[in-house]
Order: sequence, then structure tokens, then C-alpha cells
Amino acid sequence: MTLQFQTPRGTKDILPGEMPKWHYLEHVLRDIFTKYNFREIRTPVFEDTDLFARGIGGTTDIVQKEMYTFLDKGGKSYTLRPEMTAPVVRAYLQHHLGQTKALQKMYYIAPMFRQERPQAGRFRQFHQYGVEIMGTQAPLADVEIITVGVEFLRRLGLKDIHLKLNSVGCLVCRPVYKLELQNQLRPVLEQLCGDCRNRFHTNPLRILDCKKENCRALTEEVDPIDNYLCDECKSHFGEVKALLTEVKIPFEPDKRLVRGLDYYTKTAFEIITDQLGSQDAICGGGRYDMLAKEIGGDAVPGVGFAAGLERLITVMDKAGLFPETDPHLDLYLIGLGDAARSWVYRTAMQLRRNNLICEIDYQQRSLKAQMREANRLNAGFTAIVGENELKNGSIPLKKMETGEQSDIPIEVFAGEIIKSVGRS
RNA sequence: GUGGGAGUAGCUCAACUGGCAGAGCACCAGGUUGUGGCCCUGGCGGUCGCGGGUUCAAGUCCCGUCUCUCACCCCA
Repeated sequence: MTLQFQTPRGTKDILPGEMPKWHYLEHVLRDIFTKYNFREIRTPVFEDTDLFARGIGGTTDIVQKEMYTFLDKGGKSYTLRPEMTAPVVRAYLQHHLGQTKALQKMYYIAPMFRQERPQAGRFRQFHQYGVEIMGTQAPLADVEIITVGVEFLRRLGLKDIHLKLNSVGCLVCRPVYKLELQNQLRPVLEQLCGDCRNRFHTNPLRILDCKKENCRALTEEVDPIDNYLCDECKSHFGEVKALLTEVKIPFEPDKRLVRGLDYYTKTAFEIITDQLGSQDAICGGGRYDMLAKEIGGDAVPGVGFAAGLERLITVMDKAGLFPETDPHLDLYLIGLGDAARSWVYRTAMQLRRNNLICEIDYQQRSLKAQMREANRLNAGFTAIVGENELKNGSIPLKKMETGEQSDIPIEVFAGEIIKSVGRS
């Protein structure tokens, strides 16, 4: 069958059958975020295009080629959000959240949009969860962010995850390092790949991140940024590492980790898994002390991460880490004949009001069909009601697992069921 | 945006060098006129992704296109 309408390229329906996985992850996320005292924030799915252009940075791939941008009827340019940090900072500034509380700790679980070629672990609409702490430069805030991300993955039971850590400096020291990098690479500039030759001018730090064998070799001997960090960045980075060690969160310093968004300062980190192939980053984040100012507000420091739910689900599936979900019914009520169906319907309503999960047949199907349905729905019990039962005033209740059957007087049926099958 | 692989029933897949489009599972019904799962029997279900071309004849060959998939770029 060829349907005229299908999900747009790179998008997916999340069908009822897979929803338990999403609910499970969302439940654990909210639970752990709440314990760390983060509160949820929701912002519009689209924003002023300039918010992203300026916030994320004009030279980034996200802005240059991945944004879903459209004009509204007034000719104004909007963009479906490709990430959530810029909108959160925008909301923080717009609502003067810094005035009401010194520190804002926020989390989100929300869809994002990027117009890229779909691939394993990459979609055009995907979901991210993330946290942000705004209003402090304290290294402990960085560590809290990293901790909450790692703790979540640990609680899910994930093994084989690696935390990669670096500092990308600040406005004081990064320009110095950029120049130094250019000086050191200039002699080999012609040997770098085409992308890297461009990066040499636009964003030399990204050359370190190139995955090409040749480029990596050429940059192997380059001085790491550590040697050029200003005193403040150096001590900040040192403290982050010390605190992580203190709370026993293993990390791997990675001088090549620079991240693709321009707004990062100081701490940058990624959590990767070796189960995912080339899209191995499962969580990425860092500090962004210049972002608020960049989008036109006061300078407000912040730190946060974003992580992808679809990728996480892939990893969880591979590792078999989702708990067995056992969708079931407490009771399937079978009605045969008009009078019985009416009784069954009224009884089902009464039981549902008392917190039992009940189902009935809508289509006057045969007893066999209804039994089959009860079995398929994994019903704990089935009650079979026809003319005889109404006449005799006695309802047979069948325990599906064992097949044993007992009769319950019709006038006390609901009460007995609520008592014996129901939960408090 | 660039390159490789793939699209046949709801799902997983067959169909030789072009010659009537199939199986398993699932679904529905019957065997059992009021008792699920197991078993048996039958049934429903396809514009072979879409469009064009070659041919007496195309699921099969050619071109285009869409989608999926993998990789590059980059990212969650």
C-alpha cells in the first residue's frame, strides 16, 4: 500500500507500543532532576531566527546549514529550535529570573529540529533532555551538571560510557591560543584537509577536532590549550577536575574536545558510548559565560548539557536495560446478549472508578473472540456474563493464569472484585 | 550537501539466465451452537515505493524520483 502521506524525512512516529520506554526514561529523568532541585522549563518550539544565529554562532554548522527557518505572514523570520540553551537563556533574560533568585536551575525534555541528512542516531526531529544552571561561575556548578548527567546514565544501568573533559578557555585566553595554534599550524597548513584549511581562518580550534587521520597526526604535537589558559580558567578547570575526583566520577581529559557551538567557555565535556557507531556522543555540554551578553542581555554565567533521547534508547535497547513492562488488565468483562452487555458496561465503569483497569468488547463479538482478546490483553481475570448469569444472579470469575473459575453473587460482584483484585 | 546499499502482504523475507506474485508470523472465522493460550482447517490481505523507458512479455533490465539505511561533514 502506498500512502500519500507519511512522516516527513528524518521524523518518526512514537507508537503506543514503544511509549513505555519513553515514559520510563522521562520518569527517571524527572525523579533525578527533582532530587538535584532542577525545575522544568518549557519554551516555544520556534524562536526569532537571530536568537540562534547570534547565540549559537554564525560559523557553526547548525546555523549555516541545519536550521528550519521560515517567514511568517508578516515577513518575520523564525526558526524551529535546533537546541535549547539559547531559548532558556532568552527566557531567563526576558523574565528577569536573575532578579527573583540568585541561581536558576532548570531542566527540559523537549523536541529539537535540525535539517540534516538522517543517519543512525540522527534525526530531523529528535528529543533532548538537558539541564542549565544560570547565575554562577562556581566550578561546583559545572560539576553538579556533569554529575547529574552521569548519575542518570548510571542509574539506568549503562556501562561503557566515557566522560571526556576539556577547557576551551575564555575571551581572555582563547584568542591567544587561537593565534598560537595558527602559528604552529601555518607550516603544515597545505597538508591539512580542505575543511581544516577553512577552519584555520574561521575557527582554528575545530582543527583539533578533525577526525581525519592525517589532520590528527599533524596536530598531535601541537601545544594543548592547557598551557595557554589564563589564571582564572586554569584554576577553574583545576577545581572542576578536583571536585570530580572527589565525588569519584572518572573522566578522561581530551585536549581535542572543542564542541561545535561557539558559546562555550571554560568547561566543555561529552559523554560517549562505544555502542553507537559514529554518532557516539550521548551527552554534550559545558559552560557558556558569554551567551547571555551575546544575545543582548547582561552578562550572566551559565553551564549545562543536552543529551539525546533517541540515542539513549538505542543504547538501552542494545544493552537490554529497559525493565520488562507488563501491560495488563485487571479484568476483562465479557457480555453476551443486550442485557448482559448493559450490565457489563455499567459494572466496568464502576470498577474503573475504583481504580481497576477494565476492558469490555465494543462489537458484540463471540465469546471465543472476547476470550481471545482478554488473553491477548493479558487480563488477570475474566468475567463471563450472559442471560443465564443474570437470571441465576451468579457471575463466574475466571483466573486466566490457572484457568480456575469461581462464582460470585451478582449483587456483591463489584465489591468483591474491588476487594480481591483491586489495589489500594 | 557528497558517496555506498536497500525498497515485494500489517511484520520478517522468498521468487533461476525477464514468462500466471509466494511462505512464515500476525489478523479474522470455523473445528468446540457459552470459555483464552496448544493443535487442525479455511479466509482476508499486493498498482512488487512512485514515474518513465526497453521488450511479445518487467518484481526482475535501463533512466529518473521519493523514502529508508550506512558512511562523510557535524552533532544529541
